Amino acid sequence: MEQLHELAEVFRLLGDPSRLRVLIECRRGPTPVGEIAESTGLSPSLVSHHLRLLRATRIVRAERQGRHVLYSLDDHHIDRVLTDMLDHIGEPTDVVVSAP
Amino acid sequence: MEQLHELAEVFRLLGDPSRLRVLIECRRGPTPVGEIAESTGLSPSLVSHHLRLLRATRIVRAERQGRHVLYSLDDHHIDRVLTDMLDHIGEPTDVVVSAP
DNA sequence: TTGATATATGAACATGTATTCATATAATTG
DNA sequence: CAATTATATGAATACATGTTCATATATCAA
Repeated sequence: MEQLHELAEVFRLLGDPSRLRVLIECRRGPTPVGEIAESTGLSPSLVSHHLRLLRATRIVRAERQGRHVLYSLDDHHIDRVLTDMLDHIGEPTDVVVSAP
Repeated sequence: MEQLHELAEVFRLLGDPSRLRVLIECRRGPTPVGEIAESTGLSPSLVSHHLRLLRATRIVRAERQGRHVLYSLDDHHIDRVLTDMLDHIGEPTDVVVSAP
């Protein structure tokens, strides 16, 4: 996949509230699917579907531990992207006098 | 809008190849719609539609200059998010032996 | 093995959205 | 003013995608 489309694909996956909730849970460290489902209020099935997509794009990684499969953020870039974007959103709106 | 949904909305807008092309052009500095359309190969109409969305979420900003309207990235966070995500994609895949 | 728990997957549906086309607004020039 | 250039907008459509439900696989315990 070309870089542009890969980039779009990753951002697209971040662009869904449910998936973001899942991701934010993964941020705490390796977390089993069931726990993610509970704390987000999403069905285990849906969480699993989302994790599959997130994993396919290497946004999260998985490790099995007994019956559980633990998911966590793939690397620090993902964490930084989330942080930066939250900062951006948190910024006060820059008011432009007489915008076009 | 709650923070989570706002975050999702911004990422969703970044998750389209055409819009990313538009954004990458904006990265070079204030650029008129027509020029973005030319260098991306997208129709001026489509570029305008995309810019409207990007502007509504404060991903880009606009300034009129005569007949032209120049668009540029809203702030450095956006630029950093793009850079970080490109870094993430560029990373070699971390091979896990016996993944679940 | 059987039963129970945890996760994954496929199909189906309902909703969302990128794109095009036609048309409208804005600003400049003659 | 009219004509031209630049951008914006609304409607229509073709396609993508999030969610649910039913079912499958996997791991462990008894």
